[in-house]
Amino acid sequence: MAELSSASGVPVATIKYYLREGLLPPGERTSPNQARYGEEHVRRLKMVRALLDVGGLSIAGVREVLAAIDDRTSTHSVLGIAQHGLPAPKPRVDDESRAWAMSLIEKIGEERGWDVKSDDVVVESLVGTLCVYAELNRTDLLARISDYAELAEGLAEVDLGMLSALPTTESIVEGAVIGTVLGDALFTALRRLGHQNASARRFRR
Amino acid sequence: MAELSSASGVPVATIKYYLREGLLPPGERTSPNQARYGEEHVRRLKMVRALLDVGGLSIAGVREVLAAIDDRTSTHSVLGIAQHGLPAPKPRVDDESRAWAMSLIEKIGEERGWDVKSDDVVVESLVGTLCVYAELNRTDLLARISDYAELAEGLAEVDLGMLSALPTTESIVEGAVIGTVLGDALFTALRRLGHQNASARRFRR
DNA sequence: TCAATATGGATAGTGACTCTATCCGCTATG
DNA sequence: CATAGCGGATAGAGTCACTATCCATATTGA
Repeated sequence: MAELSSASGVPVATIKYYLREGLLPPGERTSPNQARYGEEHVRRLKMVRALLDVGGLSIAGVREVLAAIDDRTSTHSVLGIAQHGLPAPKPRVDDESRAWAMSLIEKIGEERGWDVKSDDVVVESLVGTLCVYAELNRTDLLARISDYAELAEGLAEVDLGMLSALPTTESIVEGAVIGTVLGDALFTALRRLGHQNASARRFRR
Repeated sequence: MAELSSASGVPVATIKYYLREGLLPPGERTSPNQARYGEEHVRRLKMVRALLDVGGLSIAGVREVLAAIDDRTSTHSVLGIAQHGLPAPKPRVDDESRAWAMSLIEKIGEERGWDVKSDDVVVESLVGTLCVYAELNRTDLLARISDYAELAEGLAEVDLGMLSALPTTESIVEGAVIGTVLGDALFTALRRLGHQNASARRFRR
């Protein structure tokens, strides 16, 4: 276990904690108080840290995501997996705002030819976010939401294209999770870089 | 204060807490133990909740962001403001990985004509994220990072375009913050919708 | 062989964070 | 003039992600 610890950079006590929490499968027993850990444990451990540190998931979230990876029954909806563990902000929303948000979302859906289900978790969080815009009286900032949707679609296409190029189901499932969680961090950072540059260009600073 | 509470939906005790933490300016005193709160307090309070709930910022982060809004000395770098409070994952990174990540970032920078400063916080977090990809041996998922960058640039242009259309400096600064924090949540949700749709289309589910 | 060290497992404790509850002296109001 | 509510201070609650200690057993080095 000390070996596993030094290979992954995670303290022994923390590894024990993850084992207790079921984030890490127990090692192969060699004797009543001895276990062997292999390469897949190191990998899993790194995965856990990535989800926690970069993805910002909670322990429970990581558990869900890993469970979803493990009992992958299908390749479809594989991109929905990572959403299980994602922190979903749920501001309370009155019916009027919700209706307004839904109509906006449906408009976007029509433009893009998307099939929007109103009971979806993603739609739910989208409604929440939109309502916060409304709450702050900054619906003016939603003026170009169509452009957002177009770019989001482009990004989704890139994501899917990359995944479908992967060889094994295993790598696809894992890639979907990593692509969702780390991909968010990655794209967000790139967006910030873009801001800096566009801002410099525009204001000729 | 009870009024402020019911207008914003935030418990009185919590408002007191925010006051203590400096997230909310004290009300205008009408007597030694009486204060009046106005519309701007309600607004500020909603802003605080938005940053906490949707943006996922910490109290300290919110304080920083609000402080940045308040002493807005310039309109330039206004989009960098919100980054102050954002949770920045900082995985430790060895020199080799860092060098690899930096070269990748610079390549992207050249393609897009971006001026990349290696000591920037954004670049820093980008390096961290890229190194996690490497750590997980999934650099294959970075195959289309150029496309990511292109889309990120497009998004940044949309953001900037929207901001520059705003009338007052005040609304621009606030819009930048909201656009960064809520905009992330918004775009992420749209990306997920795009995933669902693209996945359905592709796998004809 | 046998003492020193390490192991896995259980349990309890730590520190940070975000509230929340209670108390207090004062004051505006009916 | 009683009472209800105010702002302010302080302490407590609950969660979360670890971390430290203890223990009986097992491996290892001299």
